Amino acid sequence: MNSDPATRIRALGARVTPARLAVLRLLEGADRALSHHDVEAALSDLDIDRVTLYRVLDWLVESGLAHRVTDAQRVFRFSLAAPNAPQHDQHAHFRCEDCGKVFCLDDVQIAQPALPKGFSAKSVGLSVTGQCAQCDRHTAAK
Amino acid sequence: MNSDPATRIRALGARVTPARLAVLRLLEGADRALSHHDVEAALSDLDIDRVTLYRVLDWLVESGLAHRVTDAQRVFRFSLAAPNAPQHDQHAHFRCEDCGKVFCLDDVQIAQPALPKGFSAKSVGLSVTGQCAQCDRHTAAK
DNA sequence: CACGTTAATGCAATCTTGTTGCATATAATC
DNA sequence: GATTATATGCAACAAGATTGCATTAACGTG
Ligand SMILES: [Mn+2]
Ligand SMILES: [Mn+2]
Ligand SMILES: [Zn+2]
Ligand SMILES: [Zn+2]
Repeated sequence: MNSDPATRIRALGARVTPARLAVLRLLEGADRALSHHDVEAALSDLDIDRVTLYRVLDWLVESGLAHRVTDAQRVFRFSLAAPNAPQHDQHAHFRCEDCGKVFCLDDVQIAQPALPKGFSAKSVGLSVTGQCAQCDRHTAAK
Repeated sequence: MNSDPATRIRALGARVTPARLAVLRLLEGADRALSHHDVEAALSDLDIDRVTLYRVLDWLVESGLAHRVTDAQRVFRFSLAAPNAPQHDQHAHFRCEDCGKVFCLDDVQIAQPALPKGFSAKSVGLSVTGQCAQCDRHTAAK
């Protein structure tokens, strides 16, 4: 499990293409959730079409390799679904208000909240905003 | 505090206009968070321009009378910031996967999660998805 | 109640993010 | 290397939201 990108792609019955390999490798090396824009910029030298990137990202989510987050700016962000992580439907994210970066908080446990009568929960997500470590250092070192 | 709409608008140093009054009253009577589309539909007889509604909603958020939520469909939704509610920076929402409605869970307490070193939290939001009471009744009564 | 000032509005154009249709290219299988 | 279904590229589209600018109207003042 968690073998090299090509093997993981093939294991899903999908074709190993440069776009899929590149995106998968990029997400593997990322320390945060990347937007389509981030991916496009990072892989600009490969000249992959905008739409192809959208489709690769969608495919990653559908196949369970990645998960999608919506931030307050209505932008989708993607990050690799850690195979060891709990359910994807119990996920916490941190959004830095200074740099806009979104980080996955994989080890934060979320408590099931009490809901009004008749309501039933299927997933619970926690989204924290504030300042990330890098931006904290910048403002401190002024 | 929490006086009539016109007074509350004036208290902010803003002009009392039909659009602001209508939107504020609409949000006051709403049992859920409304999208721009919802507002436009509800106030269609007033013939308020689309852009004016956007600006009124923005103004409500900026002035602290309302708050904005982004749902998984990347649509902004707005609901009145309950004056009695705790901090605005601790807010929970429920999104029904059947009907798409978004409800504020004003009385859910959110625990501050532990963050990585260097990170500091300013707000914490909880977003729950599932089935709302109304849709639950529909499926049960089949 | 007129008047003047300035905030608010209406309208058209624009932007951003993401999606769809269809012809072409290419990964995988033989 | 030929075959075939999948993936890609390109152009067009779509929805939500924003911007620029001329016009309107809220409201303080007289
Ligand atoms: Mn995540
Ligand atoms: Mn709310
Ligand atoms: Zn930051
Ligand atoms: Zn529902």
